[in-house]
Amino acid sequence: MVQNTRTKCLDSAEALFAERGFYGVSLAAIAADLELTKQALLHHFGSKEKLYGAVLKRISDRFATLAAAAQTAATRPEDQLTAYLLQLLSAPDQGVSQTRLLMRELLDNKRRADTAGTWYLQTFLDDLIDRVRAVRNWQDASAAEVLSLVYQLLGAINYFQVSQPTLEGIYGADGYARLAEAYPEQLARLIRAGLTARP
Amino acid sequence: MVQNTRTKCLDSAEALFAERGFYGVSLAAIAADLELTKQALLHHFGSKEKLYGAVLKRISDRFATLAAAAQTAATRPEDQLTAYLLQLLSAPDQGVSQTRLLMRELLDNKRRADTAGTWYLQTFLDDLIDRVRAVRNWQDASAAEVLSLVYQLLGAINYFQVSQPTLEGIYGADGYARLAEAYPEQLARLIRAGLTARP
DNA sequence: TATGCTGCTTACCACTTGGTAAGTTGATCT
DNA sequence: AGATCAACTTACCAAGTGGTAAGCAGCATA
Repeated sequence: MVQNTRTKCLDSAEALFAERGFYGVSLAAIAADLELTKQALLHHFGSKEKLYGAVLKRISDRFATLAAAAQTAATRPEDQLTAYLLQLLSAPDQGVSQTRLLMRELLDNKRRADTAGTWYLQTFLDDLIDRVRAVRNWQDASAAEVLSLVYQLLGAINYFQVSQPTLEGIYGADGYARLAEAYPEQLARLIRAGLTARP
Repeated sequence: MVQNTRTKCLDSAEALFAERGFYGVSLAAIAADLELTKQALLHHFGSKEKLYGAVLKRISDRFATLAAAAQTAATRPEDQLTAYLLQLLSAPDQGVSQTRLLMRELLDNKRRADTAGTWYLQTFLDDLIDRVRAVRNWQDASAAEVLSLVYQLLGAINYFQVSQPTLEGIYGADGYARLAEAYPEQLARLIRAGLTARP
């Protein structure tokens, strides 16, 4: 298969899985989006599970390169961390839809625990832990304490990203726009406050 | 229908929807869990959507009573808020499974935006906003700033709750246990830090 | 010209899905 | 004793599910 076609398949699948979830999307629906037959998809990926796995794999790779690239920003480790997290929030690439898919995976992988869970999160978390540890007064905090902080900040980012439609529903499009504008600054404040409060 | 049977139906449905999502659970699966036929479920609730709606409604009510009951705790507003959020984290009732379901709803309600979104979150958020506003140096913060903080804290709580299986997969059962033990204290620190950092 | 490969398609298949229609059973009311 | 009603059940159904089998067009190699 030409790489281009494969990429198109993954794009469609990623978008649809993110929006409707694994069980909410049929192979036929993805194929229709691609203007192909579902058997073409099966021909390329073997099964629905494997297609989903390929989507997840690609996201995982994306995270890896993102983490590798994000070392050059600022000098002070706390500024580096803040910049990195804000970049995660403002989502340069597929961003939101990617976050939605990963949140779904987080909810579903109880059953598919064998494959996915560790995949992207493990290395990603480890990297973030290192960045927190690089901050002076966190150097000798316990593993659980550091991970707690990391997880709190990730939660603050991902939960907000994932809530966009709901928040727009509640506060209206412009209400959400104001919130989205205020959020990064507020997040930076929380990061600073969280890092300063020594464990 | 005896109230008891209805409750049992809602219990089963809630647990299964939380674990596998709306599209991941069939009426037959819920019925099997209840040792009934799926037609019994349809008889009681009319359709799968309505059953799901009833589950959501019950959760919404649960939140309402929880919020109403949580005024008596401490004297200082920041302590009240902290106690309330920690209670949310440690989840006395169905807790985690409930959070999972709501997280799923957050992801799905783009399409069912008409009904759900506003339901539980609207009043719940409004209540939390009031509690933050009760803290001295947040009284004249903008709506977006207050909501940002509220959402960050909710994210820190819910994202962690939802991640339990994944975290256990990565760090092992006892690794997760240590984390879960450290988390509330660390969350309290973050709340204090977040509230102290004035906008 | 034959061979084999990639990238599809049409034709099926067994199974599951949510939902309808028409009972059946047992308790309560009159 | 008869009627009514809620709480179910069995019997279906059309539509969709993921997946298999087989074939076909086009292109490259031998």
